[in-house]
Amino acid sequence: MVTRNLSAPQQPFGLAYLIGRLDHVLNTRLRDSLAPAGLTVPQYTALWIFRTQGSLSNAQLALRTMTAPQSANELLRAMEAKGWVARNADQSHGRIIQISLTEEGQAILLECDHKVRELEEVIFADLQADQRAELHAQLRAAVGAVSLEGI
Amino acid sequence: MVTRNLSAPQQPFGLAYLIGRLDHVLNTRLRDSLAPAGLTVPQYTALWIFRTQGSLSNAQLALRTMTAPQSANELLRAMEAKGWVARNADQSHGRIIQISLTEEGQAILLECDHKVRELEEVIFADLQADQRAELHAQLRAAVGAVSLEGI
DNA sequence: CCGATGTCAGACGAACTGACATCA
DNA sequence: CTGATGTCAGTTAGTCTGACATCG
Repeated sequence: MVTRNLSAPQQPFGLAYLIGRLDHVLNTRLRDSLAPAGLTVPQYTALWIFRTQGSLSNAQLALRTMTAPQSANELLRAMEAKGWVARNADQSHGRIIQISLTEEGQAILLECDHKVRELEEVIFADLQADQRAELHAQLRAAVGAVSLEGI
Repeated sequence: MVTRNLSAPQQPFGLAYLIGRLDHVLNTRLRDSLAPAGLTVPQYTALWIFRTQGSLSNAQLALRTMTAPQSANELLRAMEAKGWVARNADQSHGRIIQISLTEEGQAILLECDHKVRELEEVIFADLQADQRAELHAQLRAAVGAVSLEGI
């Protein structure tokens, strides 16, 4: 059962360091990958959230992305100008504005998914499928430990 | 042997998304943790590198942190002013300036290690020691896949 | 002359806080 | 009145590119 060597019990130092380093590389590469399509990394992230969550208000998006509502709003202004998202007044509340992907938004998101997928293949080339699944689960657990449920 | 369920073979989508999300939370918490000590997250990272690498030139630090030499230099100016690092001319080269931790730098780094350690305990509370070691190894592999050796 | 290094200066993307109006 | 929401404005921290001098 014990397949791991015994020399790594008190060595998980620098997990935060590794996460930061990996994110930095990831962001740089993603920026280069997404630039030709005309979107930024925060924009891609927001589009990603809209696809999985459906319709959201600006305040809800800010909560999901863990940013200030003003920051989320600035992101939306640019994406609305590009025609990727549309604002529609909420029926049951006169102030809330529901935002959702347009067909153009879905199309460009699908297009970028391919590029991101390719990048992930490069970065996690050394990991087997089950290792990736495990990494995925561990990251989800870590994110869940510090933020609200439902990532 | 098969201890995992079979429903996660083609699901490792969004690894980049999770890394980005986790780094965002980590950065926010770290900033709050380190602020009382008077240093920023990039500064802590640089100090961390100097401890593991010993003495480095500004150009070498820029390579390690994967930033422009100008960015690294700006970081160093602030830390030199605080007395955490010292610049010493290289004996074998008149232009290169070797930078290393001062005793104050080592002290404040040790002090912050404790805070970072506490934060990691919160974020990775759901993971056992061997799971953390595995996560550590996987992250190292991922970083190594896209940057130079020797993290 | 050329390449690597160090450093000053300005510019930029992406986040922040403050302020204010609107709606239930 | 209070609280939540949307949005305009100014600001900040962190990084970048441009420019230039120095050293081998």
